[in-house]
Amino acid sequence: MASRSTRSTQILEAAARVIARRGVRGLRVEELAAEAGVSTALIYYHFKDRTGVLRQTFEFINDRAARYTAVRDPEAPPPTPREELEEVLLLELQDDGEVRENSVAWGELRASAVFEEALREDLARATLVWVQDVAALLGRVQPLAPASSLAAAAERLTALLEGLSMRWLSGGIRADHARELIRGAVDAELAGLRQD
Amino acid sequence: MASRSTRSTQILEAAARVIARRGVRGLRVEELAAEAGVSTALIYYHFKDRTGVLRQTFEFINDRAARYTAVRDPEAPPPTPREELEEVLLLELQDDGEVRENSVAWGELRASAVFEEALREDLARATLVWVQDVAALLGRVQPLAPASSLAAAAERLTALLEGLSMRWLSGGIRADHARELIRGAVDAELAGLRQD
DNA sequence: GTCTATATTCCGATAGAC
DNA sequence: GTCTATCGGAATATAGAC
Repeated sequence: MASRSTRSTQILEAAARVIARRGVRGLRVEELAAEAGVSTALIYYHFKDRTGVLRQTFEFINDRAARYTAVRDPEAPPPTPREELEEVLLLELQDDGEVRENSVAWGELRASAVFEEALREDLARATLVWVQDVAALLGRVQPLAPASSLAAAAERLTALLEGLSMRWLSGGIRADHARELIRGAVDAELAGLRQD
Repeated sequence: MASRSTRSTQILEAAARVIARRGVRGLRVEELAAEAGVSTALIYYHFKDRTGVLRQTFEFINDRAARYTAVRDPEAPPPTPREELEEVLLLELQDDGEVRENSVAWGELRASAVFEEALREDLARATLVWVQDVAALLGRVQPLAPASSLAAAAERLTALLEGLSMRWLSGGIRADHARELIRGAVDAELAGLRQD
């Protein structure tokens, strides 16, 4: 079921590209219209206002990101927990267009939430789910580790990923270097869990 | 040599407060003028334009942050390298007014650099200095560790700190929890360096 | 150096035709 | 559903007096 390319989704795809280029707070409705190849009026017809565009774009991006995780070759042997863990963490540090767009949008959401209360609840919920996923994967690699240690390690790994992602997106380091650092952190955290 | 409170520095202090409240992209010259208790025209007199204000505010904040690190009771015994290391890392996660302002500004700088080439060079330089400082401290705790391992650990610790700082500032976690997680990461990294 | 206007630009949003 | 044209407000920036 490939998502039909309706006008609305065309605009949302364009919005993701513009946000990746200019940031949430740099998104101009006029530029979005140009990127999508439509008039500004049409944007206000499909979305109530600029805020509506942003809200729906984040939804759109979230859905898209959720789909990536599912992509797997059914022929290949099932991944080990350890592989799954690294996969989940390394997936976001890819120079691929859509993945990068998602990472930029996530960073923008995080940065905007510092100043906008309204964004915090959604962000907190999404973060919690993510941290719990990672904690569960860690638990499958180190089943004897106490839950509190797993939770702390998951918080650190995901926060580290966000920090490295920002450095990557802001031009401080390359994606492959960031991935290498993540792998090192996974090693270190698993070593720590082995001792608990 | 306490920095005299010139008009310019008054405005820069006000700018730091406004940025902490509204973000870089939410800073309005008019609001800044009100906060500083001057007219908008005066701001354009002292700083060429809005961008000039932002550039100088980041410089100002950097200088201010550099001063914190130096604050130490001359009576107390000198800190161990390990203590110094934790101090440097934990310093930024404080609910204190100016420290918080600095953290917010740093996060904004990082986030803005994703979209503005012009900011990247300064940011990269400041980050490099910081990472090297931390690597040097790690080296004093684990003198036998190879330089490349020290560098990687320093990159991870500082990136983790940035990630946790954003979570703290965006309301996801409390400062003391963030500090706890940092301490755990320091433990883990030092354990890793011990084996190299 | 500092202020009180005011000019200028930019951008979100709408009216109304097709 | 989509466009052209335009309005109105907000924010940056400047002119000119003191």
